[in-house]
This record gives sequence, structure tokens and C-alpha cells, in this order.
Amino acid sequence: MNFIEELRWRGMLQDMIPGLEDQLAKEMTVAYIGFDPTAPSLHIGNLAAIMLLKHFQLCGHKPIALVGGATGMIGDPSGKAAEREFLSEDTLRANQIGIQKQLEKFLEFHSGANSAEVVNNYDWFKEFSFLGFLREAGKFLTVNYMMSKDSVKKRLETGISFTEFSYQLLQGYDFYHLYKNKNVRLQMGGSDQWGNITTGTEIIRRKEGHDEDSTERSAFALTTPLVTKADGTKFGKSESGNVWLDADNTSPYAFYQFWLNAADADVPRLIRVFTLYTKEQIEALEKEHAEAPHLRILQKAIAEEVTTRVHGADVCALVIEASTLLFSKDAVELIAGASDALLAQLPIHEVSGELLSECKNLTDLISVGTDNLIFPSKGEARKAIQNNAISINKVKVTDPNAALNFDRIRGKYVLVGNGKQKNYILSFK
RNA sequence: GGGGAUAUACCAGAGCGGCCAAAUGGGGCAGACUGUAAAUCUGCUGGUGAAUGCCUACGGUGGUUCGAAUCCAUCUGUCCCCA
Repeated sequence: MNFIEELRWRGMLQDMIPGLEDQLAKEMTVAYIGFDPTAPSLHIGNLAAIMLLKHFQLCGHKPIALVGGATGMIGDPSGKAAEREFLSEDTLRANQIGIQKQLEKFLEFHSGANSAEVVNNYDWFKEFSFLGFLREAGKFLTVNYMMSKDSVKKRLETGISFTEFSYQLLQGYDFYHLYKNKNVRLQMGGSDQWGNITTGTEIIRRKEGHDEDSTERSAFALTTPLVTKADGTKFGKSESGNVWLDADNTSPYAFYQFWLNAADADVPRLIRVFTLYTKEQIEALEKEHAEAPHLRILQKAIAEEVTTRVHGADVCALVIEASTLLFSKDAVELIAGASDALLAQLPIHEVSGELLSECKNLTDLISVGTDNLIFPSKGEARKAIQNNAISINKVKVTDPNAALNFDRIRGKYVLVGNGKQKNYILSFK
């Protein structure tokens, strides 16, 4: 199956410049996607773009991931209502390193001609003088053209700085640079990037168009739809914020739980975008799911596949075991018999001696006693207990003043449940 | 440069001297029903406390008043109109 067909049936194709299919059929093509180093880790909002590169490589083409060391210093106005604060150069550099490492998990970097590559646009922008840039890039676009971009138009009312206005020139120049130096023919991205990407194709066309056959395009754009949820809320955020790919920011357990909790209505789209299951496999899974929806076969399939890719098969297996363990009625016995490797994946929170000594009752323990992990204030903790939301070792507790004399599993663990979905294991010295 | 409007909790937005920790909607959290789903219904949603209460909060500062989110002065931010 070719790349475009693959994207089509997966619902990952929003828009592309005509002629791209011919280009892809003609030869091994090089394409890139840019990632902003605004955080030290990528999050699942970036995952759709990564999958785009993944499919691209699987179809025999060469993917390049561009880390925006330079563009990150400017700030992309797309989808932003207001001007952004700058990140310090140190932060950006640290972020770039983190992101680069993560990308390496998804793409094949040693597969011969179509090996993936990571590039950083800071490498070619750092030497660029301001005048040089104006002559090299700025001359090829009119302000009229740049103003007509959606990302700019939306900001005309509230204001946009010259810096952010220039962003599209930088991104456009990236494309041109890679076109010249890496033989890149295609830039991909989320649908919000269409404007920025076509700026690049425009620069290439104007700078290169004359000496080639001008009717034949040589630079292409392709975008993927933004992943949305059926209830209209933003995809990719959990209650505690972004879901990161980095285990330090989002534990593998939390990561797995995120996917497992996906709504039925969203699952058919998610499984197509975020997993590599084939069309036949997905249809079979959907059929199974429809017959026994309570088993949540689709959710499990996605959660397992994605967690395996991000955190590895071993960790994923443990996390699945941890999940079934915590939600089981016999959690207490299961924890008592759990292996060390399994324990390491459970959401265990160490309760410090000092904090514990300040706790008079259960309310104190699940708020201040746990560094506000479970509840941010005593008031909320008390209300949750009164609302029948809290369980200790799988038994509901309704007295906010309950004493802290619970049975400790293995002599040190206490299992705290908040609601149906959230489980914590407190560890006492 | 001149004139006008506006600033309220996570967001939107009412309140315009005491009944205001502040209506209403959204969002969030929880309970019930379920499948760790969705929809629906119910409760909660500044802190502390068992509670009367106390503390902190309606852009900043200062004032008037027994009493201010509400009135006055001033500063700051934002928006609109004229030049």
C-alpha cells in the first residue's frame, strides 16, 4: 500500500498539494516534520506527527525530524491568541536534547538509504546575519502574502509582533534549506501548519522555479487532521495536564491508563492514527468490541500498542499487570505477592516521616501528608471522604477523622483509592 | 495627541454601599447507573475548622464611610472612536 492510500484509510490525510502522489511513486522521497522544543519531552499531541513520519518510512521513504532550535526562539503564532514569552536559550537547548532522544525511539535510524535523520534548524540559522536573511529569504515573499495567512490574520486584531510575524519566513526557509541540502521534497504537519508549510513551498518555487520546468512542482505539503474527541474537549490532556512521552513526566502506568480510558466514540479514530494495526486487524477488533463492549478490546489494543512503542514491551507488560492488579477486588492480596519489578511500576508514593507526624487523621494524610498529590487542600480531601469517594485497601471510608491505623500490606503499603479510576499506594517507612 | 469604555473566582459573565466567598452558564472533581466508556441525574467547586466563625479575595495604591466588589482619587493593563 502506498503512503497516501495508507493515510487515507487511517483518516490521517487532511490536505496535500496535487502531484505529491506522482512524486512519491516516482522515487524514494525525503520528507520532514518540525517539532518545537518548547518542553523537554514530546507529548501525545506530537504523536500523530511522529506516526506520519513512521508511515512514511514504512512506505520506503526517508523521514527527517527537524527540531526547531531556531524557530523555538521565535514562537509560532499558529493557534496562539497572544504573543508568547521567550524561553531561555539554556532551556531550549536542554529541550532539544530530550526531544531528539525520544524521536529516536520511533524511527529507524539504521535502515540504509531511507534511514531517519534528526536535524536542528539552529545549525543553519545561527550563522545567518540579519541582512543576509533579509536578502536570502525576505526578498522572495511579499508582506501581502504573509499577511494573508490565517495564523497572522487572526492576530491582526489583537496584535502580533514583528518577531512572530517573521516566524513563517523562518519555517519557510527551513524547507528551502533542506530542499537544497537534503533533497527534501515534502513537508508534513498538523492541519494548523498548512500556512507555514505552503510558505516554504512558495519560497522554493520562487527561488528555484525559474531554472526548472516551472509547471512541474518540486516541493509539496501534506497535513494531517488534528485529533479531536467526540465530546469536543481537547485531545491529549489528562486531568493532570499533558500526557508526556517521557516516563519522568508521565509514568508508564499513567500513560497506559490514559489510553485505556478513551471513550468508545473516539476509539476507532485513535486506533487508526496511533497504532500500526492493519485495516483487517482493526476491523476484526472493532467487530469483537461491538459484541462485548464492556471488555473494551479496542482501548486495550491501543493502550498496549502505544505503551509498548513508547516505553518498551517489558514495561508495558508490567503496567498492564499493575492495572489489573489495582482495579481488582483482591488488590491487597495481589500487592502482597507482587514481584519487585511489578512494584516499581505501581504508583507508589513515599510518605515522609515528618509529614506523617503532622497528620492527625485520614483527611490530613491524603492532602498535606502526601504533598498534595491526592488532594490539593484539606477541604477537598474532607469533602471527597464525605462524598464516599475514598477507599483504603479497597474498603470505603466515610469518616474524615478516621484514625491512621490501617493494615499495612507487606508492613508498609496502604492502598488509597479516589473515585473509581485513581489508585495510589502510600508507602510508610 | 484628544475622547470614551472596561478590569470580578479555572473560563465566560451578573452584581453597582450592608442580605456577597460573590448569581448564572461552561469546565473540573465526586456519587448513583455502568464497562476504569458515553449519556443522564445528584452533590461539591477560595483557605482553615466539627461548627457559629476566622483569614484571604472582585487589576495596583490611597481615600470616603460604622460598613466598599460596589463611591472618590490616582496608577496600570485592555478595547473602541476621533486625529
